[in-house]
Amino acid sequence: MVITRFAPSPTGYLHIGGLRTALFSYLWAKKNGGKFVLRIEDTDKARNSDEATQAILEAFAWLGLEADGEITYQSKRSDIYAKYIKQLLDEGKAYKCYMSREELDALRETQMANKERTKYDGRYRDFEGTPPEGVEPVIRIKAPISGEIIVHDGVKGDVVFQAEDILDDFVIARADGSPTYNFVVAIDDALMGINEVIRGDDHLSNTPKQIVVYEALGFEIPKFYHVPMIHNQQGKKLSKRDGATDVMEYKAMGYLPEALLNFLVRLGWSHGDQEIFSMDEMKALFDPKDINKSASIYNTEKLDWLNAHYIKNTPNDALVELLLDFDIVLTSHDKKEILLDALKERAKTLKELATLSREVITTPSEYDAKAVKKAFKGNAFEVLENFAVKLNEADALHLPEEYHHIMESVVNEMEIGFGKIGNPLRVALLGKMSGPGLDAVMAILGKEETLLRIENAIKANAS
RNA sequence: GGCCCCAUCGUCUAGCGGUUAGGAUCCAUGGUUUUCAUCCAUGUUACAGGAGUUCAAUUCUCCUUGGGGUCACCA
Repeated sequence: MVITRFAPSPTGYLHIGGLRTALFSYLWAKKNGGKFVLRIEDTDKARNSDEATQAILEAFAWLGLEADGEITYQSKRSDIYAKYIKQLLDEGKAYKCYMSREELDALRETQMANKERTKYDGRYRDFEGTPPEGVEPVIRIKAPISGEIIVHDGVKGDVVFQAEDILDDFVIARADGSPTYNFVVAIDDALMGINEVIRGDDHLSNTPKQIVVYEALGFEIPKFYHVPMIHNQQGKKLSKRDGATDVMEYKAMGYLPEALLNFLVRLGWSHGDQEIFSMDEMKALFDPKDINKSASIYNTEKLDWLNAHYIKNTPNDALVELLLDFDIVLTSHDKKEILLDALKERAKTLKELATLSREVITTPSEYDAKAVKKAFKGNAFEVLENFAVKLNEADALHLPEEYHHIMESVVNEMEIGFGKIGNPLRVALLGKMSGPGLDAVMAILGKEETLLRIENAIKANAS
């Protein structure tokens, strides 16, 4: 069974890049009928917070990504790590290093001055004497000093590292006894049965270290997929400084989960020419072998397009619910179907949809000067008044077509073009030159409100 | 700097030795529309450079250049 994982450290909100690897992991597990588990890497007490964990969970919930089973917290697994540290010590695969920080810094400086690569020199690797006083030792693992470490990567292919180039006896437990990242990651992944690791390729150079741990402990090495980074417009790794990297910000901006997910799945991954993927399609079609090798630049133009697409295809009753977050309450509006049908084609975000709705529902308090100049010329007021008279005489009106017929009769009787009534009427009703179809607008407003707005407009602009 | 990764339209990408290098987005133009938007149609724009291998390279190899990542008692 395929078991994948997402293992964030709770230092802040869920990042758009993290979400993408989480999505890939989730999809790959689901496609294989496997499991997708969540592990919180909260070993750095200083930087972690519960709020961050909650934020990640909140984002997952919004997007409909659900982790299988219990959430694992590294902070609760100290005993396990301690056990393996002891095991490695007992087996002679790890050792205590009494080098002080000052000594280590000095060593690094010399190496840098000599333009050598900075690495621990292994001075305590086979130390048998009496340890120096007053130094709490760290524990280092005995890493291979020569030979190759090959990462069989599902995205990059086989990546070969020379042990002498990149490895030294790295620290697996700090002076205070707490284990370090590369050590616990390998243990947790192994113990949790993770056999397919999909993560950012910034971890690729960590992987040899983790392989050292796997091998020292006799664990089976998982399949790795290192997915390329998402870059900002400057071509650098996307970071918090680039703005709008918090997943929940997208909710606030009025993006739909399915749009964001669809956008993200297509960043660095593709399936032929297909652009639109439902969650079910993603689950059926996703395969990490189709992940690109190169980084992609974060650019939201396509996200807007996708979001517009999904808004158009969202049922009105669902939109009514979603608009509640944007202070638009249409729940009991009798013309909400007409309203949303007319507006959802023109909104790129829910926020825009809310604004558009507000512009229709609210009686205009002012009129765009340019629109007034353009629309209220010639006999425009006469046209509007003729229209108002006919509208007033009409029986109960409901459908857009019924309003359209009245417009038509005015146009015919006065022998004018449709623009002669359309433009002034639009400005009268909406206060500006653009907007949804007038038939629909009037049907939404109803006869009384329509008449009121026409009257207001004439009063305000006929001088 | 050492090590590692990467390189097709502005952007997201298809391509897996022989294609007029395809799609999407963006942009422009036209059509539809009483307006705007939607929608439809059309158009502009790409294989980083240089050597090989081959009858044939965007595709395979090497080099150069460019970009990125990573080098902690952080994760």
